[in-house]
Amino acid sequence: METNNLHIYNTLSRKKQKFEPIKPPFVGMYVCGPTVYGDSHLGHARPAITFDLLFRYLKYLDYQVRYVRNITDVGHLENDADEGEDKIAKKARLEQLEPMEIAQQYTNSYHHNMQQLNVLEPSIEPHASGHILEQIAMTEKILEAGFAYESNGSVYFDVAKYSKTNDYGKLSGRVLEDSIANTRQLDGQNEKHNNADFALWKKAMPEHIMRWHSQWSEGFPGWHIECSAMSTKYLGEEFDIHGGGLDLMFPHHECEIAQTKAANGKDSVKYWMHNNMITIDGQKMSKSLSNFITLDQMFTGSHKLLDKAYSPQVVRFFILQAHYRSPLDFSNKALSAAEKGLERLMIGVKTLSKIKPSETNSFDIESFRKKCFEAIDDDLNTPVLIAHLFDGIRAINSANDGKESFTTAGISEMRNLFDTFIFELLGLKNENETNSKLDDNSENNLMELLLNMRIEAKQNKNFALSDKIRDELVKLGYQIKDKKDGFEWEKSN
RNA sequence: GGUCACGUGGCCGAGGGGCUAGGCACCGGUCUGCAAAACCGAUUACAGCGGUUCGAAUCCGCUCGUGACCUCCA
Repeated sequence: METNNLHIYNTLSRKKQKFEPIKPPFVGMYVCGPTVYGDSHLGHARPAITFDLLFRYLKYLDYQVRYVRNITDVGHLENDADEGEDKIAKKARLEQLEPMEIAQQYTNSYHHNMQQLNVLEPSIEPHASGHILEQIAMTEKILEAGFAYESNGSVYFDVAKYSKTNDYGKLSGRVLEDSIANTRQLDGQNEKHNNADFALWKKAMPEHIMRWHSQWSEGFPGWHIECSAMSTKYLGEEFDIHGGGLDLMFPHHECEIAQTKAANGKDSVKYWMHNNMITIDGQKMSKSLSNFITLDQMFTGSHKLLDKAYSPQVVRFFILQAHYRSPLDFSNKALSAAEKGLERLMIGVKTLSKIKPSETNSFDIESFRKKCFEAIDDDLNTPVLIAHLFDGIRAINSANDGKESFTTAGISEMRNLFDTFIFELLGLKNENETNSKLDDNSENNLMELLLNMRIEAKQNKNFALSDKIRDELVKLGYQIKDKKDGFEWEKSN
């Protein structure tokens, strides 16, 4: 086992801090999952992959990790004229389907997309709709503690009162007075004591389909309480890591902090982590701007901004080539650069098994190993990690050309490091290999046959024929590499 | 308007006071019948203007530009 030297950037302190679990060897981790009222898009892929990487690394470090990622299927407020209406309910009426049917449909497609991206399943994936009781119970606790009030069947969190004894805004760096001055007119604003107050329980309007019974009204839980209720239920009153997109920092996470503290009497989260956004032409990709590319569109190329399809692994690699706290701008150029880079990486890994062992190692494997761990330990710096991996690939390619050398032990060490970093931690997989498994043998035999014929043609100086065989195979998606003592071929996408 | 980020070579992206990633593209070379692949090499940077410093892409200030949050969002 590797000694834990992981440092992560904590939004609370605005600093990188050494990661030390509250109760080792256990680690509790909560990440805000998707709202399932639409297809998952590129933006959903980023937190999923970022925290998948963290999950994988923590497990690699031998922690017993419980990773909770919720499904929001209760819906949030609209921002258009349909004020107060539940988003899922709205779509349901339009399509004449049950709200839960829609939630289920999009949950399924989210799961499918995550699987394609090789994102591991979380330990627990709680649904907000399945935890209404817990949310009501937490709201009661907050009422009892005196940090909330009932108003016309709804319950609101009393931000002003809370902030007298607590630091409301400590996560986002926001000043309460500004929030009060700048809050938009939301439905039910006149029921609030204060503009900055937010709902814990909302009385349902007549058009509302999704509703549950409570002592206050027929209604639905407020838009932040689910995460507080479910994280407390599954990870306890104190846990290690809470993650999510940067756009959730305020108000969502700020409200979560306030609610949980009001209910439980203490701060619950030790490390807050936020991934940055994916932009498209420099602008945030989001539902409300309608400039998002769904993952299905990505994988099939069916979007007007896409020159071609990009495979799930290319998307994963593209995301990992930027640091999770930096914005990442989408473009075809960047995607196809990632595609080629990934191919180079994967072919390099294969080349490792072709190297002829030498007496000595000309490449400093130990320092390579160290640099890789330093990169991932430094707040999951995957771009630097990947840069180091490419240095390793270059050494391997050079060795294959006879310009570097590896011993038998050195080769297996390199293989271990690649297995660990590329496949186990970065979670990449070689798509070409898995695709061709089915017809592996016959395909192999055919290729051998054709390429041997090509060698014969070359020996007979029949270059017209040999070039024809090569060119036709290239058209069919194979890459032919001539070697001194024969040939190699790859299936390209 | 308020708050907070950011501006790096043709493109993407790290780094973060002197050592100056990596990928993709382009150019030259080796190899090849020719290619491809691989390897070697070259070129192109830190928005602008000031300041601090022996030294600034890196710190500070200002200007310009871009973005995020303040309202559902990953």
